[in-house]
Amino acid sequence: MATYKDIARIAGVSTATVSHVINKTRFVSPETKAKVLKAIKALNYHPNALAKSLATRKTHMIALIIPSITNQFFSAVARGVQDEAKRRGYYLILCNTDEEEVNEIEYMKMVREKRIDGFIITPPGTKENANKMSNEYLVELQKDGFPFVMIGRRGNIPNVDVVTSDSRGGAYQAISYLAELGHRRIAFVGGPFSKGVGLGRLRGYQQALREHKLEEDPSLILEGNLEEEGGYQLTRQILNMKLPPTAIFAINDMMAIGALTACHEAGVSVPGDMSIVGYDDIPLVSMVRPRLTSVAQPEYEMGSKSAELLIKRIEKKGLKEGQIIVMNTKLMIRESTGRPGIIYKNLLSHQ
Amino acid sequence: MATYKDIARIAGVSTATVSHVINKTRFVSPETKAKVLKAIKALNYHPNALAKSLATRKTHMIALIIPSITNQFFSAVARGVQDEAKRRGYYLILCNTDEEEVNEIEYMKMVREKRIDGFIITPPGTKENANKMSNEYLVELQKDGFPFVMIGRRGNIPNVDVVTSDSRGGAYQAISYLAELGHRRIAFVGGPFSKGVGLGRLRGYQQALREHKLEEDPSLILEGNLEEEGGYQLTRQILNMKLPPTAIFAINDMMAIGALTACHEAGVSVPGDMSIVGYDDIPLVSMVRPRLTSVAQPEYEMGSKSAELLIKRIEKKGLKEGQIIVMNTKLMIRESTGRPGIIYKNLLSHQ
DNA sequence: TTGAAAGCGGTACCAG
DNA sequence: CTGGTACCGCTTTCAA
Repeated sequence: MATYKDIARIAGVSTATVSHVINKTRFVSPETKAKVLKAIKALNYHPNALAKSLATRKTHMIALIIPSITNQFFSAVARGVQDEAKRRGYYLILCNTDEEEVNEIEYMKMVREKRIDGFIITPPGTKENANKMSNEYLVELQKDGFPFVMIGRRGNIPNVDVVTSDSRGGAYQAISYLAELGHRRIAFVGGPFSKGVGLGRLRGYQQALREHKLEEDPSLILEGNLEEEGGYQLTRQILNMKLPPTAIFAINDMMAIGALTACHEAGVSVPGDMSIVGYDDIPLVSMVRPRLTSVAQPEYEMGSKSAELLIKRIEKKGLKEGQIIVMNTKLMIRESTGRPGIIYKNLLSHQ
Repeated sequence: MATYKDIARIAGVSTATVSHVINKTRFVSPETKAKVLKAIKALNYHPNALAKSLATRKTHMIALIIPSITNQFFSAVARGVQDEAKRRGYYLILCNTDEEEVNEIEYMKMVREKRIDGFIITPPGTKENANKMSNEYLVELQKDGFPFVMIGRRGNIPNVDVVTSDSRGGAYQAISYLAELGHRRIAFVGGPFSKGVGLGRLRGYQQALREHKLEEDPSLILEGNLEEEGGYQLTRQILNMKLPPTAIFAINDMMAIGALTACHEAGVSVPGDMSIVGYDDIPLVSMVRPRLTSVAQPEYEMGSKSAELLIKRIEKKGLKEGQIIVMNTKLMIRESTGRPGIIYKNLLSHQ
């Protein structure tokens, strides 16, 4: 591998000059420049970014730490981050934690040791009692002035940059829509509610019920695992109730799809007998039949926004401390929602 | 940021000693070791991997360059690579090219400049006339002895490490299965056939027809774009034929799903009127109804195998030149395939 | 058992 | 317009 020294020798100049022609950082006479370039070609020179970064204290890389690449929500975020990073001259390195907090911490350590300029993290935040350790590590990084921004939830970390979407508003929109269609009994199918996102959605649900003068029935608020399986199980439970709801609001699309499967199996037609609304609007929801109505978060924009924020912070482009950016959601109405009613008939015939 | 020098000063030792206690690379007396460790704590020291890599010429990172993270096939590969890399003490950095050849090349340059130890690349290889430039770059890297392995196709690069699956065999299995169910007319729904993977599948199709004494009808071999849309359009075409086939073999799952949609819309029941087989066995195929029969490639294993190969190459653990590893496929039989027959009746009633 | 010092491959200040 | 050279933070040989 050729180095500056080799080039300098071949071209008969100093390494300083080599550096300057490569980086165009000061004027070099056309003749010397030509000699240097010729030597570079001749030696098939390839810069060593490690050495450069060591000297400049910049890697021009940012990392995105996500729980799962398989999840289409996160991959959309990733695309947003990547595009914005590229636009601003940064490489993105993707770190997939597989929902493991240990990995999360390990990646944060790696990022710090490799002197990556900063990172974006979208914590899983769904497992009960999780993130304690990684929150602590984040706090430490923050204390040390290491740049990062969080997507989705801010944990209990004070004064941090966060990009999130209005989950309360999203749930509110969905429930209002169902209420306006005439639904009176709407189930909330979710997971552990202690955490940020889940809690926001629950609050939105409750607020919408209140504003539409609907009674909140605790037996309609269900917890399960956040995958397809959880939606499936909870929906079977729901369909066995004496007085089942006419609509299901699922806290994410995978659960909604599970709900759909359960209805299919039970011969309950959607949306004839049961309306279903999902959350996240992953591509999958338009591939199942009926296509699911779902609350869309602007994942791509959340990604690009957070990259923008991070890079501004890295480059110290005058940001006040701890920005919180809340993006709006949008209800994507498709085929899984309709007026209620038929279900009552159906139920009677079941009994 | 504290450095060895600081630690050495505080602990009253040399930087050499600091290095050796950190890396456990030579014996250090318990007392000095204790002093050093104490200083490390006191200074909240965090190693600088850049400096280390510069000195050791090792980054312990490998990269995976893929066309799309959104595609579940690639994300499965990525998981395999990641797990194996981790097992062997390497970090994985994921590079998403968004199917753009320019990005592919840019990432390869990046990988080289950052002195990443090696990379795995899964070329898109689907666009016609693509990969010329990036193939050239790969050849150059190979010439320079930069370690990499390819997944899926080897381009026209001689003597390179490749991990692939037996696409010919996979198609053969699928078509044989259909033939044994009694299908006589089976459509091949694919894309541009000039390239490795597509061609292999076509060959497998042809071989199976031959061995089952079925006539190859050129009008049943169709080309379209490789997304859902392509499968949809080609299937509409198929359903309008005077004598349509009773089964469709799609070159990938997205096309198969498009085919399914087209059948749904046309009131053609699957598998009653039409059998459909996909390829890749992405998770999505078990989420649509009917669940699709599909040829599974061992993506995860392909990922881990290629990581293993790459790392062995990096560490020069005696590998002969240019390994080619071909993994077996497996036909996953689900609900979209059945005996033919009903379609004839149906067709008659259409005419 | 430990230290001095010469790299690794660049950057950038200070001179000239 | 160009060069000399001290660093960036860590590794590693040689010597003591």
